[in-house]
Amino acid sequence: MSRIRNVKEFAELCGVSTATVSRALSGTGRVGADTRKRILALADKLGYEPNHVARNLRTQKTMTVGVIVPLGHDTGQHLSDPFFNTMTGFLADGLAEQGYDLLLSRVIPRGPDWLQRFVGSGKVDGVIVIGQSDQAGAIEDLARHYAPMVVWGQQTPGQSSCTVGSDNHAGGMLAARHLIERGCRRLAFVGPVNIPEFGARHAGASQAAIEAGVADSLVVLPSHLEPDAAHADLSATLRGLPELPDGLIAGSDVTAISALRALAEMGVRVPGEVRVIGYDGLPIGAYIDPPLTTIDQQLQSGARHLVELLLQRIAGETPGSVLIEPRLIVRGTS
Amino acid sequence: MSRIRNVKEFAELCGVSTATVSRALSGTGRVGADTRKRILALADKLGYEPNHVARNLRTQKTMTVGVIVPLGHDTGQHLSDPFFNTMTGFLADGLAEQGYDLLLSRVIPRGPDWLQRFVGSGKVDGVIVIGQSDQAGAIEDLARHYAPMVVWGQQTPGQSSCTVGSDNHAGGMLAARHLIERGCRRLAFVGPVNIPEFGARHAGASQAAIEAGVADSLVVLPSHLEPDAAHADLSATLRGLPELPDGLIAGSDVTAISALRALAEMGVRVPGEVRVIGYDGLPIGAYIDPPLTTIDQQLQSGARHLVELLLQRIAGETPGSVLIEPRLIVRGTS
DNA sequence: TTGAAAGCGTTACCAC
DNA sequence: GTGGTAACGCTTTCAA
Repeated sequence: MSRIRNVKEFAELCGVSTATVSRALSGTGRVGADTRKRILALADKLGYEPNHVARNLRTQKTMTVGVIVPLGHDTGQHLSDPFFNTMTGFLADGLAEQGYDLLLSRVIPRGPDWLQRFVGSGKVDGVIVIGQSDQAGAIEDLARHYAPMVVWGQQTPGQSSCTVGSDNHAGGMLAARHLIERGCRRLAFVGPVNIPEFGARHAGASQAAIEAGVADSLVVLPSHLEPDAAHADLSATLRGLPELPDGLIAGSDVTAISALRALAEMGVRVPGEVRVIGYDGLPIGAYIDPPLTTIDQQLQSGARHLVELLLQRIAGETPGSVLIEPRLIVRGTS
Repeated sequence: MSRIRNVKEFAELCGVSTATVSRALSGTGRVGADTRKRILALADKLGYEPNHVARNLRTQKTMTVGVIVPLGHDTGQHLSDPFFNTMTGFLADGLAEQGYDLLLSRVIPRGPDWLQRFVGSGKVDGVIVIGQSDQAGAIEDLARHYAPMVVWGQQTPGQSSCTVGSDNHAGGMLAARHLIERGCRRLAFVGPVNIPEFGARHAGASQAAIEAGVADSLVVLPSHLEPDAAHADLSATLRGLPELPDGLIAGSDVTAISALRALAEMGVRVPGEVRVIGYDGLPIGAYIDPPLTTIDQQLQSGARHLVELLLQRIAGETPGSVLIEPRLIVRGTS
């Protein structure tokens, strides 16, 4: 028995036209009750499924959402990064519930309009961008004439794009204040501050430090985002310092874990000698040793918002951005 | 300025035919050097990208691989599960390197031929199935006439499907022997043994226990795979036991972490009173408290194999299955 | 209620 | 080296 190749073959077996098959299978349009029943039964029996590529071409819809992770030139991140994984997992659950597939693309931004080209390819009905990385420009350019896109990341006044993300400035302040309350006086921020989200976190922390009178500005320990690279960065930087900070504000939970590793290898006690706070609120943080104090961005509800806003935009509405309130979770590293 | 809608419009702007544009853009076929240069420049300038849906229909290729997670009826897993996330992250990295997109589908198996229908839709060039769940039958059915599929999971003699996965029976033995060496005499296995991978792990552990003369058979503490459900299962089961086991072989790392939580809440010391070993070798395991002893399946190299075998099968070759050697990683819970 | 036929945007065959 | 055109498999308008 050879497989059915297309509607035409299948329609012949059913003894009706392709039009009738299409109407019966899609449930739209009027078809005789018994005709429909016969067609559905036969489709079930033969395992016939209409070709979605052809359907998508005809209907100009794909029921697929692109999730893209712009991997900035030197952050060194992979899709296997715990933050992306956690986020895409939540997104996949949310999209699946709404009947959408999720197309995961690791795009290496090249050329000015890589994003425009991606949506121009017609593979997806909309796009969720995870993190602006260093591509805020390309994102804004596209947002001006392409509506079905939402971005996880930093919200900026006057932006055209629709974003979801925590109030990074407030989150940064929260983190710094907490460490200062615990007695820290020599704070440092770890992360790539040239990326909008991290820049805002640093700015917030810096402001809190200045307001508290513990510093004129907040020292930055530059670091990649990829765990091993971050570990290497920090091992080198920390050893080179004349005096160790007594409080480390990590730009992300992953960075914080790398910092913890580096400190442990140096024989530095946490939180005894150095207190550490992360940012993200990844589930893993609760299980590590010692459990990670962090600023929770509420990723699961964030993912829900991303999906909801995107589907509204696909439907032609134009909802605004959502700002998530960052929350301090005090655990063992502070 | 309005966007270009199709080749025809673009070709007119270029002053050539659609055929020439197609040849120039795809790099295939002979085109005059200067003509090609002009077309490429204009495409770049206008951000024109051919519609991939139409291209896919015409070429009968999508450059997309489906990753599907059959969520068995009562395992309660989500795509946000750490095991899936870790695996899909590695797969995404591997596929991206080869120029393939990754279509993530959480399919809820319904009807006998859900898998057949998925591949019949033509959305993907091949499929990677993560875990047989309780769908080994459907998978075998499809494997008999559909080549471009590889499965992560248990390898069974005489199977038609191409699998990648650790030698679960050997891994189970490894786990049991380790706990027995550490002095455990009352062993129990935690997990859904009706799923092939877990059944094999249990069988291996059971055989080791019998050979060592510590038991006639290995007690099973049934549990879901989803962390919270597993935690609830174990809290209830362990409290109901007349005597606590002194060695717990968890079917997965996630299950092990749930067990650790349940034990901690009961005030049971690990590894003092109960020793625990996981299965998978997820990166998180190293960071939790105490660090998790586990059987490593080498997921990253597993993912590489999955991608490599699938691409070979898409290319028409028919490579066989790969069996990964499980490795004991001794850390703090045993 | 059903069928015929146009068309979605591309590629690839075949002339020129 | 370049252009015309059929075909990929489906949905949907229009007629019957």
